[in-house]
Amino acid sequence: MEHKKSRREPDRFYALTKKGVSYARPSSASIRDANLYVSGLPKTMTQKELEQLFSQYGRIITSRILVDQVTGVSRGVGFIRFDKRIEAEEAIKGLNGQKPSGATEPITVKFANNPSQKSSQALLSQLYQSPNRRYPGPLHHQAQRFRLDNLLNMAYGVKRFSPITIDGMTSLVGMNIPGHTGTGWCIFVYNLSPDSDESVLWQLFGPFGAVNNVKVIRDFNTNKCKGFGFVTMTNYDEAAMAIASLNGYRLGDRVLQVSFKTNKAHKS
DNA sequence: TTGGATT
Repeated sequence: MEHKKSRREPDRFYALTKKGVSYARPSSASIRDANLYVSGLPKTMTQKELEQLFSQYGRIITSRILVDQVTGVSRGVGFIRFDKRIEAEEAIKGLNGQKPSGATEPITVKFANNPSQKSSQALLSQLYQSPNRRYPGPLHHQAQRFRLDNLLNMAYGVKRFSPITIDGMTSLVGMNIPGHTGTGWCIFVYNLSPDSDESVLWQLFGPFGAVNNVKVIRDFNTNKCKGFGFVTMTNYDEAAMAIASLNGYRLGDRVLQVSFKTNKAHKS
C-alpha cells in the first residue's frame, strides 16, 4: 500500500507530494497568472521593443500589441506573458508607472483579466442586436444615402464626397478616421447628468444597432458622472444614424450633444 | 465639452 510511514521522504519532498506536484512537472502553480496587461505604450513601440523592455524580468512566453484594425496603428495596449508568476510580479514592480526610454508618458502594467470573462457587455449587445433594430443596415434608400453622405462630409471636414464610396470604406483607409477605434466606431456623448450610469447609454443607443461598449466617465473621488460618456458601435451606418438621431435629444432637462469622438480638444 | 483600452 501507499501509506508506509516508515518510508516517508524528507520534509521538502513530502510537502511536494502532498500537493500532488512532482519534480517532472514543476509547472501549474508557479506559471499560473503570469500574464500582464500593458497600456500607455508609445504608439511607435514595436512588439520586439516591448519584449526587450520586459525581458529583463524573466522569460517571455508570448507578447502582443493591439492595433487598430483599419489603420494598423498601435493602440498603445499590449500583453506580456511570462514563464512564471514571480517574473510578472517583478515586472509590475519595476515597470508600472515608469516611462520607457524615449517615451513621454508612463506606462501601466498590471495583471491581465481573464480573456474568457471579457465583456459581458459584448454578449449583451448580441442580445440587443437583431430583432428590434429601428434602422437595419446597410442603408439603400437614396434619401438616407444622401444624409449619410452629408454626415461623412461633416465628419471628415471635406466639401464633397462621392456617394459611391459610402458602402465600402476602402477609400478611407489611411485617413485619420474620426471615431474609429480598433473595436468599432466611438461616439462622444456630452451633457449627461451627474448621476448617469451605463444603462442610459445602452438604452439610448441600443435601438440603433450593435453596441459593443458603453462608458460613463466619472470623477475619481465623487464617482459622479463628469457630464460625458462614450459609446462604441460596430457598424458605421448604425453609429451615424444614432448620432443623427440622438444629437440634440432632450434627456430630462438636458440636451445631449452626440458626435463621433475626435482627438482631444482643438481650440476654436 | 473627448476615456481607457483586456489577446
